[in-house]
This record gives sequence, C-alpha cells and structure tokens, in this order.
Amino acid sequence: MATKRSYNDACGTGHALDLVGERWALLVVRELLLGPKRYGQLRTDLPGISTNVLAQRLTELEASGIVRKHRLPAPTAAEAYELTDWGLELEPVVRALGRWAVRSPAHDRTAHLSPTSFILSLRTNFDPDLARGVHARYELHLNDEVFQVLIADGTLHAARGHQQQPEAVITARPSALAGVVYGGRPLADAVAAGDVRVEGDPGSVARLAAVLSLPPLVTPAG
Amino acid sequence: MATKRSYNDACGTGHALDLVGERWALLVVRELLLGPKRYGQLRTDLPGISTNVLAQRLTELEASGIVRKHRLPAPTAAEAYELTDWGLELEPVVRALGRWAVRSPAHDRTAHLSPTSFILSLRTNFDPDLARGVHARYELHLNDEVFQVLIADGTLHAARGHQQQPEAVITARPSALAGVVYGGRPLADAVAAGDVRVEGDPGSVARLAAVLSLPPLVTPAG
DNA sequence: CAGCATCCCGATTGATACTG
DNA sequence: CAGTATCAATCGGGATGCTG
Repeated sequence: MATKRSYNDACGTGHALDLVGERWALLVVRELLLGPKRYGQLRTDLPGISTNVLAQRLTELEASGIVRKHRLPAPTAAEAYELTDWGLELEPVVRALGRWAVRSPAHDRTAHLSPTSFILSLRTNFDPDLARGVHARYELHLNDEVFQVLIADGTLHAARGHQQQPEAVITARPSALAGVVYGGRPLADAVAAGDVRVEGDPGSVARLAAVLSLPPLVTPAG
Repeated sequence: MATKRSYNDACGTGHALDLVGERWALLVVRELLLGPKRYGQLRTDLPGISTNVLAQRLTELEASGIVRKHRLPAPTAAEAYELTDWGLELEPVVRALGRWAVRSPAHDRTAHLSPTSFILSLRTNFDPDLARGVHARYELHLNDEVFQVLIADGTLHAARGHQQQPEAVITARPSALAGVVYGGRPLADAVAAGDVRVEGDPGSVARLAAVLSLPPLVTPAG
C-alpha cells in the first residue's frame, strides 16, 4: 500500500481516473450525490460491493478530499459520509456517463436500481422542451426514502425530503417506477400488480413521464 | 471469460462503468477521440499500459460497439482502431472528468501528456468569453503529429491535420507547451531551453494562452 | 448493528518473452 | 508491427471475526 498505482498522466482525465477510477468508486459517489449516507445504507444501495471494498473506497475518497465524514445531528449521534463541495461537482460526470450509456443495446433496465439512481435519472433525462407550461408536485416514497419532485417553469427539482402539497404521493420500488415512466409500462398494470401505489391524482404520473425522454438506442450497425 | 463481471445496475452510470470502467478503457477511448490510431501508436501514447491489457481492452470495446477496426487507405494497408459514432459520444464524459480533476490538489501537471490529451484540453479549457474578437490560426507539431487550431467567432476548432495560413507553427512536446499555456511559464524561457519552437509570430502564443482558463484549485479546507 | 480488519481464493493487471 | 503466451503481483469478492 506504500505507493498507490497511478496512470501518471498529466491529462485531467487520467488524473480523474486515479481519483475515482477504481472499481465501485464512482458508484459510491453517485449514492452520495443527494446527501449524506451511513455506511450500512451505502451497502444496501450498492448490492454486490463487499464490505472491505466499501471501507477502502471511503478511506481513499476521504484522503482525496472527495468525501468527508459527517456527524449526524444530535438524536442519532452516528456518523455518515458526505461529499465535499468538490465531490459534489462530480454530478455532471455521473450524468454524462448515464446519458451516454442508456443508449447501449446491452443495457438491462430491469436490474437493480437504487432510489438515488432513480432520482438522478430524473435530473438527467428531464427535457425542458417537453415541460413547457407543466407544473407538478410529487412526493416519491422509494424503498422507504422520501423525495420531493417539483416541475415548474421548465425546470425540474428533485431532492430528498417531503413535498408540500403534492398532487400525488407515489410509493414504489425504483425499478418498478422506472418501468412506468421510462419503460412505457401502463400505470394501471403496475398498480394492479401492486408494484406502484399512487395516492392523489393518478393521471399526474403520466405528466411526469411526459417530461422525460431517453436518447435513442444505438443501432447495432454502429 | 464465460461471464464478464458486471455491476448489474440498471442506472445508466452503472452500466457505463460496465462498458468503460475497466482499467485503461476510458484512456484508450480518449486517445481515439481525434481519429483512428494504430496499435503501436496507442502503446506509445499510453505509456504504462501493457500490451496484453491494451489488446484485451480493444477486444472488449469492439465487442461493446464502442471501437471498430478500420482498414487504413491503400498505401499503408494496415489496420487501425477507431471509435464508432456512439464511442465518439464519450467526449463529453472525458471532458467532464478532465474539467473536474484539474482542480485536484494532487494533480501533477508535469507528468506525461499525449498529443491527443493536449488538443482535447484546448477544447475543454477554451473560454468563449475570453475569445471575443480573437482570430488566430495555429499549426501544432506535437511529437511529430500535426494539428490545426483555429480560434474565430468565439469558438475554438482543434483537430488533426495541417492548418492553412497559420500565423505560427509551434513545435514542442505536449507537456512543454502545456507548461507555457497553462503553467504560466514564459514562452521565452521555453524557447531558450529548446523546449518549444515557434515559427511565425511568437506573440501569437500568448493569445492562445489568453483564451484558456483553468478552474481554480480546490482549497485544502474542502 | 455499524464499521471496519483478516483471511482466502479467483480474477485482473503488469512485465516480459515470444511468435506470425 | 501487432499482437499472443506466460507468470508473478495485485486487486476484488465473499465469508468471518472483532470491537465499540
């Protein structure tokens, strides 16, 4: 562990990969983009990561100034990990990667999806042109985490926390909701199957789907 | 090799890392962003990559539809590798990573820099606001590769090939030129040391540096 | 249980030698 | 030149143990 391996590349991209190019590193960053998380939460949101790798990545990211330990407010008295301001600036990178990769023919949209990933996907795939004149407020309950979504003035705001006056409260697992808003699965099907629950205006879910657009799949001919 | 390891993540970012997250993969892509290259050229531009890893990455990238083999025009009759249209769309990712990482305190700007990296850095760090009213044409000879740079109408064009009517032809190793345009090293020093050679208007180099701006280093306090 | 540290094993990487 | 083959070193994944 004396000398960490490096690309020794003066190019910013090469150095970036020294910092966040190790396996799992950027996914850890992604999971922290919406705010601090505890160790155990990271483990459940990143199924497949081993506990030692997670610990090591957190140590490395902290040493690089990307992540910092954060003591949660009084009642819990536990520690959490959060991105530094600079670490937060990785969101454009995460989004650019996501926007690029959803075009992949090999992309499996039915795989596991974390609540954070779903919320970030809204930011990534929101199309202002489709949102002209749309005003909507949602509260999303994804795996017991609560998020607020506000569409107004051609912008989308999606973050942790409760939404005031939501026109719909949607409860689902992230992948189930993705199947509806991205995969074109009829909401009625998902509701009937118990995969999605909507309290409030059910029609509002279609309005959410209508402001999102995925780039076209790459044609096999390349 | 039966089952390639995967993050099994429906999030686009996770899938992106399945595609280009292996070690060296994104640097291979970076080196191909300005056009096809031969195997040996990739090896010299990526010092430190082993030949077996390069071969494996090329095979994987080709299987994913990111890279394709390209037969060079008649006289050479050799093979080269080039990005598919979709692979070319990774340029925003590469740039976003670069723009983020140059703020790192750990960034070593004196390390190796490939010609491609330098040209891409011009695209990444060009600031249109600094280029109002600027018109300039350069030809860059970096490690025997020839590039054209045109600044006009608040835009920068940088690509392979010769430049018509350049006001300066600059010959240097990429890291030496970077020391001048990014590192603030006086051009006269670099010329005197034999690190940079300018044919044409020497003052034009300062005009190139003047349209580039690096984001500020992260403060240690985070 | 949170947050690691240890140990083992298979997979990946890196350096080098070799071949068409 | 353009890879392939080989082998040692390292890394990642999984199980487990330890410490509050």
